[in-house]
Amino acid sequence: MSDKKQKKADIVSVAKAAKVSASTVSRYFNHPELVKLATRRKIDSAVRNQGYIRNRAAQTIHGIRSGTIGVLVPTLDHAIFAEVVQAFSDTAAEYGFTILLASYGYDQKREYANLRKLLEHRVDGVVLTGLEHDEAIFQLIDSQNIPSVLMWNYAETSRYPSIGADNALAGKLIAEHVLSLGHRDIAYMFPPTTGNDRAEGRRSSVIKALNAAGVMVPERWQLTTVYSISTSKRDTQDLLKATQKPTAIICGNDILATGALYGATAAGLSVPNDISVAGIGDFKGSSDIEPALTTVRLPAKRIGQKAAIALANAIVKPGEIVTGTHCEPELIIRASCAQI
Amino acid sequence: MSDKKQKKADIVSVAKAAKVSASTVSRYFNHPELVKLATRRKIDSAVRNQGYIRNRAAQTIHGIRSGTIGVLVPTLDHAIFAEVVQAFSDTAAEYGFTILLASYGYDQKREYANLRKLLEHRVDGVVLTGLEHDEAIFQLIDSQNIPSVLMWNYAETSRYPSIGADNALAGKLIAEHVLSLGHRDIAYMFPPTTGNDRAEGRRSSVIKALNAAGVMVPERWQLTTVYSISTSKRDTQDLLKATQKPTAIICGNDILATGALYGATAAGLSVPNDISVAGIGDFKGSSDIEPALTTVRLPAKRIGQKAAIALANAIVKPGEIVTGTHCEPELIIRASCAQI
DNA sequence: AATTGTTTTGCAAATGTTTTCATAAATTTA
DNA sequence: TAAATTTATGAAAACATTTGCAAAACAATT
Repeated sequence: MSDKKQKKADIVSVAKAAKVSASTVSRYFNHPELVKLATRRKIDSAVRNQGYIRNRAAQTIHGIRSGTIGVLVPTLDHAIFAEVVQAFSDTAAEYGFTILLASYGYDQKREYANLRKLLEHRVDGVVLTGLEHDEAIFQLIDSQNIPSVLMWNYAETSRYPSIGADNALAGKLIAEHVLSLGHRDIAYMFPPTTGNDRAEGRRSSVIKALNAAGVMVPERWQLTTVYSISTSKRDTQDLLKATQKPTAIICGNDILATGALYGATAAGLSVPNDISVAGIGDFKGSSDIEPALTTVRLPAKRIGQKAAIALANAIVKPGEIVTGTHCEPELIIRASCAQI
Repeated sequence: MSDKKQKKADIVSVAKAAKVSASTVSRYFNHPELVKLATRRKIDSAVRNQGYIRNRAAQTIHGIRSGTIGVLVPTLDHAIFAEVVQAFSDTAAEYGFTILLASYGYDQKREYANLRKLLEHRVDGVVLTGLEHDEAIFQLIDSQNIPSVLMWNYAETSRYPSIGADNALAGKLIAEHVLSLGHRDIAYMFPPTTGNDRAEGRRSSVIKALNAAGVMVPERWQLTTVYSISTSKRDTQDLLKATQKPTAIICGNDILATGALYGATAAGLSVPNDISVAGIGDFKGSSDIEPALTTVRLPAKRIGQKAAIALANAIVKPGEIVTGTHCEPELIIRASCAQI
C-alpha cells in the first residue's frame, strides 16, 4: 500500500522507523550493551516489521570478517569427502561461519580458478584437501595472507598446518597385517594417483612394506582401477581368471575393496577362505558387508571437526600459531582377511 | 621493502600504479570494451604485479549480484544428497555462481537459522531440499524476493518451482512391481518420516498401492528404521526370526534395502529365492551388490543439474517465470526380487 | 584549420555499513 | 541544586566499489 517504498529494508530505513540514527541501529546489533533498553525495544520492533536482514557484504568492506570459510574438495561424490565436509561445516557453523564450497574434480586448473573465486568473496580462511597442490595455489593464499589448513592428509612438514590421517601409515598398517597372516602372493589395486596424494601415499607405503618383507608383486597383479565398485569388481574377476591367483588383495580404499569382494565371489571364490581382501578407509557400510571388511579406519568425521576448529581459531585469534593434528588411522580387523 | 605499504591491493592502488583513475580500472573489469587497448594493458600489468583480487563484497553493496547461491540440505552424509549437491554445484559454477552451503540435520529451527545466514550474505537465490518447509521459511524467502527452487521432490503444486522426482510415484512403481511378482505377504521398512516429505511420500504411496491390491501389512511388518545399513540389517534379522515371515520387503531407500539384504542373508535366507528385497533410489553400488538390487532410480545428478539451470536462469533473467521439472523415476529390475 | 562526431577517461556521488569523536541526556556526588 | 561523572546518541568520515555525467582526447569530415 502506502508502504514507504518497495525498497528493501536497510539500516537507515530501520533507523528512521525507530526514530534513531543509523549508528544506533548498528550498535544495537554489534554492541547491544551500549544502547538503552528502551531504545533497543524500539529498534527491535522496527527491525521486525521491516523484515530487515543485516547485510554482510556491507560489513565486509569495513575489514570486518565475512564470516565465510572457503572449502575446496575434489568432489563430494565420494562418501568420504562428503562426510568430512559435513563434519567441517557443522563445526564451522558452531563458530558462526558459513561454508563457501567449491569442488574441482581433481583438476588443478579448476582448483586454482575456484580458489580465486573464493578469495573474491573474501573468505576468512580456506581449507584445501590433501597436502599437495600447485605452487600457484600456495602463493595465491600466501599473497592474501588468510589462514589456511590442509585437511584429510597429515604430515608434519606440510606447507600449511595439516589435519588428517597419515595415509602412508594407513598403507603400512594394512600391508603389515596382511603379511602377518602369512600371505606372500599379494595383489594390489589402487585408484589413479595423479593429483591425488592420498592414494599415492597409501600406494607407495604398501609397496614399501611388501618389499621390506621380501614380497615382490608381479606386474599383472598391480591394478589401477577407477573409484567405482563395478569397475573394481570387473577387474578383480579378470585378475582371478588366471590360474596363478594371489591369496590376498590389498585395495587402496573400501570402495575398491567392496568391488573386489564382489568380484571374488562372482569368480566363484570364497572370501576369506580362498582369498583375503583388505581395504583402507572404513567407509560407512564396510562393517555391514558380508564378510565384514578388514580395513584401516580414517576418522573422517574427526578430521572435519578438528580442521574446522583449527581454522576457526586461526581466524578468530590471528597471532596464535596453528598446529596440525594427526588423527591416527586404526587397523580394523574384521572378517575379510584370514590366516593363509 | 619500500613496497608502498603492506596493505592489500585495492582498486585505487591498482589505478595509481597504472596511472589511471579508479573508474577506469573498474571499467576494465566490468566493461573492458570501453577501455582502450593500451590502457587495458597498463592496468593488466598493474593488476598482475599487485596481486589484486576483486572484492565481491564491495560490488554487492551496489545491488550487483553477489554471485552466490544458497544451498540448504538436510545433510551431506547421505550419498544421495552429496550427489545432488555435487551436480548442482558443478552446473551452477558453469554459470559463474559459487555455492554457499548449509546443512541442518533435518532440524527445522536450524534450517530457518541457516537460511537467515545465507540471506545475510545476500545470496542471489536459494535451493531448498524437499517440498515442505516451515511456513516461516517461505515467508522469509518471499520477503526478500529472491528466486528460489525446491529440489529433490517434484509436485506440480509446490510452493516454489520444484525440480525432482515424484516420490509418491517411485513408491507406487516399486510396490506394484513387487505385487506383480505375486507377493502378498509383504513387509516394509522406512526411515522416520518427520520433517522428511520425501520418505513420507514414498511410504504413503507404497501403503496405498498395497491396500489397493487388497494387501494389508500386519503391524509387526511395518518397520521404522534409521538411515543406516547396520540398523536395518539388525531389524531385518529380528523380523525374520519369527516363524511367520513375509515373502518380500519393500524398503524406503537403497541403504535400508542393502541392510535388509544382509540381514536376510545373515538370517539364513536366500535372496531372492526365499525372500525378495526392493529398494528405492538406485544408489551408487546398488547394481553391484550381490544380488543386484531391484529398485527405482531417482536421477540425482539430473535433478541437481536441472535445479541449478532453473535457478541460475531465474537469477539472470528476472522477469521470466521458472517452471518445475519432473525427473521421472524409473523402475530398475535386477536380481533381488523374484516371482513368488 | 575549423567543425563535428566518437571514443576514452576522470570526477563525484552513491551504495550499506561501522566507527571515531563530539555532544546531549541522565545520573551521581558534593 | 550545581557540578562532575557517566551513559546514550548522533554526525560525519571511512570502507571498496560502480556509474552517470561531463570533460578531454582523438579521428573524421569539411
